[in-house]
Amino acid sequence: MAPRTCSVANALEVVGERWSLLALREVFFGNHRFDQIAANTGASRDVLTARLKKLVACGVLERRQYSEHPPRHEYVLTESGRALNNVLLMLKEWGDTYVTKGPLPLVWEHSCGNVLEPLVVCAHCGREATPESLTRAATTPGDPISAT
Amino acid sequence: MAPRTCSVANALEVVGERWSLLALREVFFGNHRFDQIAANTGASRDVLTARLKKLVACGVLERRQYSEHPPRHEYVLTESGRALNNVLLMLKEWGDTYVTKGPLPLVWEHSCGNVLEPLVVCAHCGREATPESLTRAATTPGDPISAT
DNA sequence: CAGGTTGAGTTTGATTTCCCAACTGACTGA
DNA sequence: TCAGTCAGTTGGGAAATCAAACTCAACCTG
Repeated sequence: MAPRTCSVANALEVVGERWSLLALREVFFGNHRFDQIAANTGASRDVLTARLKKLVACGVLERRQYSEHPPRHEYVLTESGRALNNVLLMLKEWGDTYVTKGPLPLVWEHSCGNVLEPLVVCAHCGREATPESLTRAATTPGDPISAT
Repeated sequence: MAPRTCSVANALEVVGERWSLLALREVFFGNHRFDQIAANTGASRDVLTARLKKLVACGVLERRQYSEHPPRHEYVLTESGRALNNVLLMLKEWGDTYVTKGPLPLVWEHSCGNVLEPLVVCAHCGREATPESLTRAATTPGDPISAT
C-alpha cells in the first residue's frame, strides 16, 4: 500500500528534517548568517550546510551575496519562507502550552498591544477551526480518509 | 554557545522526528491502529513502534486497550495531541500553497459551509498575526533574539 | 608583514538511525 | 487444520548524524 498523498507529507518533505525549521526560526529572528544559525540552533555545520542548500533549492530561502571581497552570503526568506511563520507560530504555541516548563523563553506582542495568543480561524467566517468543525469537502474517490 | 532555548525547539523534540506528525495525522483521520498508521504513512514498523512509544510517553497519544483476547491496543489523541491540529492545519496549508503540485489531495470544509482557508489571528483583536505585526514582549536579559 | 580572526563552509571517522524483510505469538474465522 | 489479522520484534546492511579538525580567502592589528 502506497502511503497517503497529502500536503502535510509534502510540506514535511521540504521542512520536516531535523534543523530545517530551527534554521528558519533563526532567519525569522534576523540571523541571516551561517555561523549565527549554527550557533543558535546547535546544528552541526555539515548538516546545516545540507539543510540550507535544500531550503534554497526548494525556494524557501534565498542565498544572497552581501560582500564581494571576500565573497560572503546571507540567507533571506522568500515569500514561501515567510509563509512558514504560521507553522512556527503554532509550533511555538503548542510547545509553550504542552512542553516548555517554567517561564516562556519568548513572548510575542501583537501590533494591537496585547500578548499574542495565536488562533487558527476560518478566513470566511472568522470562527475557530477546530477538528470537530471540519469535514472533508473533496477527495478523489478511492482515497477515503480512513483507507487502510 | 548553547543553542537558543525556545518552545519551537521543545515542540520539535517531541513531534519533530520523521513520521511523528504523519502518525498523528492518521490518528486525526480516525485511524487508530498500528497497521493502518504504518500503511498510510509509509513508516517502517520498527520506527513507528518507537515513535508511538515516544508520543505516548510525552502525553500526545494514549495507548488504549480495545480487546482483551487477543490483547489489542489503539492510539487516541490526548488533549495535547488534539491541540496539534493547528500545527497540522498550517503545515497542510503551506504544503497546499507552496509544495503540492496539481489538485489538492484533501480539502477541508469548515462548519460555516465554506472551504477552509486557515488564518492565524491574534485572539485579542482578531487581526492576522504576520511576522511584521509581532514584537518581542519579554525575554530574559542577555538572550536577545539576534544573539549569536 | 607576521600572526590572529572571521566567515562559510569541507572533510573525517565514529556513532546513531533508518529501512526493509522476515519472524513471532496470540488469536479468529472457514 | 489452515490461512489471515494484528501488533509488534529482530537482524543486517545502508544512510544520516555528530563533533572536531581542517581549509581557504580575506581582513585587522601593531
